[in-house]
Amino acid sequence: MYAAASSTNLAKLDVASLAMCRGLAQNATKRVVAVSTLQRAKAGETLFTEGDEADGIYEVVSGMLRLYKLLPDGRRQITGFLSAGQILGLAPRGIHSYSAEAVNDVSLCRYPRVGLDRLIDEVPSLARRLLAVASHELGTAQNQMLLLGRKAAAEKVASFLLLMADQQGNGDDLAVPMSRGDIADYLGLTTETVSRTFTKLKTLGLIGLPTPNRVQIRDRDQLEDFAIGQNEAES
Amino acid sequence: MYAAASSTNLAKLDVASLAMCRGLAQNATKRVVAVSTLQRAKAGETLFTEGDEADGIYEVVSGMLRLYKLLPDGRRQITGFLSAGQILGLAPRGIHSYSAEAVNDVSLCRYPRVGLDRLIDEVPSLARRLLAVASHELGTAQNQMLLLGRKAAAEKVASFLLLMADQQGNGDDLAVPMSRGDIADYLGLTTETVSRTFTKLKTLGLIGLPTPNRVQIRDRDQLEDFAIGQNEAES
DNA sequence: CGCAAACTTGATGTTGCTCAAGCTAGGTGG
DNA sequence: CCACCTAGCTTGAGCAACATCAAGTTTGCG
Repeated sequence: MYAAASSTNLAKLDVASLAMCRGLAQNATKRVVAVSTLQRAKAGETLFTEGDEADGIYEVVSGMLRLYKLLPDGRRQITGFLSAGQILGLAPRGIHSYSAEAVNDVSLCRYPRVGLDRLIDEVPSLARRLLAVASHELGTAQNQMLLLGRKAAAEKVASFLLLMADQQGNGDDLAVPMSRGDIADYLGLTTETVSRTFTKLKTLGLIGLPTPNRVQIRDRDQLEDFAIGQNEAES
Repeated sequence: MYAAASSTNLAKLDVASLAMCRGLAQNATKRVVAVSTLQRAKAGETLFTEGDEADGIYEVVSGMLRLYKLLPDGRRQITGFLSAGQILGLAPRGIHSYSAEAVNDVSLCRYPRVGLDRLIDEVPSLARRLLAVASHELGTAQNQMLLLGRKAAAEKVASFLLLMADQQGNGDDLAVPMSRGDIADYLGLTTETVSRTFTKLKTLGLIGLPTPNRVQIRDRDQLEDFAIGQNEAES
């Protein structure tokens, strides 16, 4: 059931690029890297499951993860899609409060709890860094609550596309590696509604859909208006 | 527009009870208390608004706060109701990402950023404590996303009541100081739906409503089943 | 080229929203 | 002390948005 993830050291990885170490002194970076290991997971594999013991935190190096929670009857809420540079696994009481799966092939950097705990006490800037990460995630979560609780379907999908575009930073051409069902479970919709809304945004000329897994943002301004309910013309 | 909050030192407050200092050594507690001030806000007053500079963090000492975000057209999502012992104001980039208002009369403990930043570097256990707070809030936020995205109205209301009961710890008799409109904006519903659902839960015998602002939990087990969609009998 | 999974599109259904009208309780002033 | 008045709560009727159910269609992989 779990990822038979391979684990190696980080000899080859450009440690300067690790998000975990952003803002840390070179000396601190070295110590953080020393406790870390590289890990891989194939598309669809589970990294950990809600309720598992959290024995460390992870940073996505490449690929994309989905984090989610389930209700007993199988309803799923995806709480985030994580790509390179994002950190996961900060868990209160040492128990994961969500599950993590690979959307596509993923490589990760793992920071075991034991090593990290000691480092936090010895390297205050690392504690500061982790606090910044957690605060940022908290802000993201609040935005998502606003989306889930108060936005209409079209506003949700528009917001999602802009979020993905921001995350990728590749201008207005973006990869959508996850399925329509994943997107639906992220936005509190159904597969069908997501699909219909994509079609509608395409028909309105706001986006292009060269393939189902690729989206071009054609009118970012109007899409941004759409995302916050400021679309003047209803259609 | 803002709270004309009074500010005094903490001479009279039982510092041992501050959530901020839980798990800290006596020496560390003293240093934290030294930088803190007591502050009050009357019902309805605004503590800070989304976009304001975050010049410190707060701990609720008594009363209840609501945190919320707005869309340009006025739609509101309440992201949390905070009561005694809860901490708010951890903000990335020093800007509040939500607004905070007093539901009823509130007293708070304020920890100015300047003093706190230095303490974090000098007291590793404080950094650890703040990280735990942030992680816990993150878990709460993920539960709320599951609620907002995937639960039906009755499940949302049942979850809300159990959450309030947990927060208050007063057994099965709980105060509901916020309005139906506040509850609606917390659960992604309307005032009318919240009201109807309260009535329905009362009719089913799961709760009692002696007054609109007081709820008795009459059948906690069934309410818990309801909250996660395991209510065998639909009615 | 064939097959299965994912996506799209259509028809119908249901939940919760909107609009509208009473009801209740708490606070105020006569 | 009581009547009023207002804000908040409740209840009802109709409706709209999104879900559900059901075919088709496309895509990507073997």
